[in-house]
Amino acid sequence: MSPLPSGLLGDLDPTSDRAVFRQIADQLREAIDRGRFREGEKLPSEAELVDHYGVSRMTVRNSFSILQGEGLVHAEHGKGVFVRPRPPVRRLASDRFARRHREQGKSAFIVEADAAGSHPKVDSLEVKEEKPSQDISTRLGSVRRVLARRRRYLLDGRPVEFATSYLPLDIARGTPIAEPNPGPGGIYARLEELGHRLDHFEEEIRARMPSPAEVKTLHLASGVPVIHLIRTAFDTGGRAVEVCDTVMAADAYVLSYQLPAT
Amino acid sequence: MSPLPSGLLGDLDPTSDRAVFRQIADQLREAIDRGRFREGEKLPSEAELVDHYGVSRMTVRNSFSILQGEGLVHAEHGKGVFVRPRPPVRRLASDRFARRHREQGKSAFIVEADAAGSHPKVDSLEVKEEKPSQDISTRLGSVRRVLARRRRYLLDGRPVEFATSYLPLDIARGTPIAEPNPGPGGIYARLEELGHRLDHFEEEIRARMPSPAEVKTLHLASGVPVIHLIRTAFDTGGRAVEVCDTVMAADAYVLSYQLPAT
DNA sequence: CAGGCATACTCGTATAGACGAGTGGGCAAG
DNA sequence: CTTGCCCACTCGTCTATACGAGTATGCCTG
Repeated sequence: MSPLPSGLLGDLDPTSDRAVFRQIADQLREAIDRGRFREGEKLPSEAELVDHYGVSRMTVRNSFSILQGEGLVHAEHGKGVFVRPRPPVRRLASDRFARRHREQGKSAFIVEADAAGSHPKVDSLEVKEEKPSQDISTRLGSVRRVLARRRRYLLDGRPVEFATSYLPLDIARGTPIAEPNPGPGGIYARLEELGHRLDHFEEEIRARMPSPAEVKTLHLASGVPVIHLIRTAFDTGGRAVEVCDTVMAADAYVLSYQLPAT
Repeated sequence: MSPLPSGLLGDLDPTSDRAVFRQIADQLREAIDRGRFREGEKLPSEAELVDHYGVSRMTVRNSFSILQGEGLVHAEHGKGVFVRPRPPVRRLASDRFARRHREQGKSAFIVEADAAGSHPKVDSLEVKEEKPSQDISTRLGSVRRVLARRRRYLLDGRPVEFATSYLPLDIARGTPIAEPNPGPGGIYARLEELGHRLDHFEEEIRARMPSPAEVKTLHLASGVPVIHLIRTAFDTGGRAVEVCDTVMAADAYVLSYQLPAT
């Protein structure tokens, strides 16, 4: 195994209070930030860093685990540790549910992704009646049973978002909303046809680390948070007619809102 | 050292493909989710888990590091590992910059926190002229120099948010905006007095893991992401008159937006 | 030439041990 | 009683070693 090119990474400072594995992580982070390692590029192997710094393997692995936690790198078994590429982000504008966008036959997700040159896909479609959680029930005005529409969105094969819509059963049962494909304009178009003219939406946004189930569903690398968005749709009568609970891979999204100054 | 109460945590499954440290993390996570360990409560010590499961200490530590990465627990040197309490969250409504909220003498942050019974504080105040980053310059319409206003917000002694406002120098220089305390209603009130009547705001929201500097500034525990919000204020002439770059501790915030359905 | 296997290199998991440093309680000296 | 020290317990850091499992490459065999 050949040694690292000199100058690529510095030396350790034995007089420093900073732990050795942190110093190594600092040097790797800086090298990445400075572009010495580019996106997708392989970092030196554990063995190479062991030789370079004269430390044990666990110390090097400790450094890598810091960078993984920061979302900077990811390890591939049998291959190496790589600088995590920044995936293309999907921009969600606050007017994406405006009535004028609701005329096409295809869903907003498909239209938008096609326009951006990506290959969109929707899978894990599930539509069923169920008992809502306390939180969902409250948001919908204490309903006992709801129609739940679950689906997962993928871009170019990568899962980016998992969403569940909840609708009061008295609104949705027996309508196209209860079908896997609700038709052109989506469920919001159907709700308006059913007499629930939409007035406004409320969106709540949180960010947190994913649960193990979310890591699995969204194929999340370590160090990638999720954005948790809960949208409630209100009709002109002030009734909450839908709650949509969405979990998004945070590295795949930028949310954009336009707000009046009045 | 007395053994753990039996039944608190299960046994390992040696036939499972799942790594031992993951099985231990799973059991601890489940115990936390089920409320067997409450918020702020101490988990069994590393030594106790070593005895209970008959594994080495590094394996137990590995389990803890998983839970730390998920933001579920945090370790305190010399004390133990504790279930991370969910701090009270601050709710940011989308109308928080509406003109009607701009009449009071105190800043929105102070007013809001007082109302919630928290003890707010603002520190690290810095106001200076500087050369903007490429991104900030673009957002402000290719200005060469800006006034930067930096401040950190704390609730009950805990830093929760770090924000920098950038304003074109030709607007802000020599005005109260360039003073540490811009006066009642904040800089938006001053901008309007200067003839820049505000028309609308654009907000961009991202979530990601914090940089080491952000960890330090916001005293973030590991496993806590940040919400990165960039707000641009436009006057009625369509000019971008301010860009505010805000980094928030994600576990301290819920953002809330109200959107028209039209 | 095509296919399969050996091999070297990669990271993943786990053990055992050592010392350091922060915390808190109890005991002993004043 | 108060002060200060010691000690037990906690997590933090680091070493050394071992084996497993995924990947890629090149050589050998058919």
